[in-house]
Amino acid sequence: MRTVDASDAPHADLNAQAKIRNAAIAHFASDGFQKASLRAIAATAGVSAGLVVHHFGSKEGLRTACDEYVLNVLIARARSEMSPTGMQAVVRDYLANPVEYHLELQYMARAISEDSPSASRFTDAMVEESEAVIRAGIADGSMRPSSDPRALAVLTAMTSLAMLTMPPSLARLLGHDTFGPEVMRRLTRPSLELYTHGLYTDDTFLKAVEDALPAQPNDEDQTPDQTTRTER
Amino acid sequence: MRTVDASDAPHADLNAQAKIRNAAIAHFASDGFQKASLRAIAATAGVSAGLVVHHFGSKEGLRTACDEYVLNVLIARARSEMSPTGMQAVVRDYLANPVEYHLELQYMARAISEDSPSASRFTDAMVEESEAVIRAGIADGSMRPSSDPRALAVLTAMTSLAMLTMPPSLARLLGHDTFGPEVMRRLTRPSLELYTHGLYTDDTFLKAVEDALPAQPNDEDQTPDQTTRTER
DNA sequence: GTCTATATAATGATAGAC
DNA sequence: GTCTATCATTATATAGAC
Repeated sequence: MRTVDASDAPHADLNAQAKIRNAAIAHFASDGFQKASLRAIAATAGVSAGLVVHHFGSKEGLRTACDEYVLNVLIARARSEMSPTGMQAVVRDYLANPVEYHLELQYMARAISEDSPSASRFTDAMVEESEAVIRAGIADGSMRPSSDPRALAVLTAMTSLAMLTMPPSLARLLGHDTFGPEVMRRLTRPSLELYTHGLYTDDTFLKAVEDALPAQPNDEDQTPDQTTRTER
Repeated sequence: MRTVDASDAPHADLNAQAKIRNAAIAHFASDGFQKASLRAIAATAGVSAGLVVHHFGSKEGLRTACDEYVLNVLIARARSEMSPTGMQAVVRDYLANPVEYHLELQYMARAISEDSPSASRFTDAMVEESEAVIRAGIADGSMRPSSDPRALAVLTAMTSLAMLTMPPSLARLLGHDTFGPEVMRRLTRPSLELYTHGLYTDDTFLKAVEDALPAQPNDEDQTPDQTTRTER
């Protein structure tokens, strides 16, 4: 059962180390860390199983290397063109170049749901960017004031990432066979509608929750511990 | 490394089959299907590894039994008190009884991201309910009209479920050590604010996307295949 | 650098005693 | 129904030849 033979064609003239890394990213992304075996990765890379260990020390070492690599790729792209709301950043750029992005995002989604160590650096960066964008948007009036900008940033950034954790379900629920740009496109408009108009026509639900959770002041900038907006 | 010893105390007077099932649910939920071993599950249940196989035939059989059980529990509860927007259903009820719900939702989130067969029945049910609620809300004027109610239902229902896939990240990002009611509570208000007011103050982004994706009519009830609103 | 061969451990599953 | 003992398979990782 080979599931990872698409888009690992760029086998051209890479050295073994890079071929192994790319193969590993594909396998980890589609099978998860546990299920992916060194043998299968080596086979995809066209090398022996022993060579994988020789280069990366252990399976865990290989994972670390992949984490690092994907992290750098994604952060670099995210930094270059940053549009509002993590959501937007991901979705919009994904719609522009669906193929290149797909594998890395799939990998990172898997890493996050497995709580892999360096995945947290990625979510940190995403949320940090989102928070900055949200605060800026609020300041310049393009976004509505929020009772808790930090939590809003976490909410928007993480939901968009979380969606990438369940592509097969999303595809099937929308009547497609496989997940891809089509499905993303179908979800984009409702998402944007939600973000510009909301869902409810009045604020009864919001009021109800505000009454039920009175103990939380939640004024601007009351983020508790070291919820610091660090270096940028 | 035992990570599943909390809340599997209800070992009281259950028969072995039930003890094994409960232990398996805990392990599958926190470790994933692959990583969870029959031996570890048996140990948590306080029985031998052989007995697990004797009762459930195989590890896959055990997974199926767990899927079925959790599915029934969750569907039953969701049916009883259905509030608007999958999101609301989950979040609100979760805030009411955080402990009982936690394990089952965690399990189901894992099942969905692993695309386990019976998880699709759960997502189908969730989305179906959401779509019905949304269409009803639109009809009675409590919710805004949508260009694609089905996609909106998928979006809202699945994002709320997807969030459950990454509790550790959510907790850390909000400055907590562990995920729990505190974190959920912190996310509730921004989420409700988003759902009642939206995020943007004007519709430039929405217009931009609508111009970029002109090929999609997306009028009411244009759901393509068998996107049927089945029995309820 | 890359391979083959092998050591070692853990897993899912079977067989049979009680 | 429940256990112990064991098998067969597969996994990661090592050792050493080329």
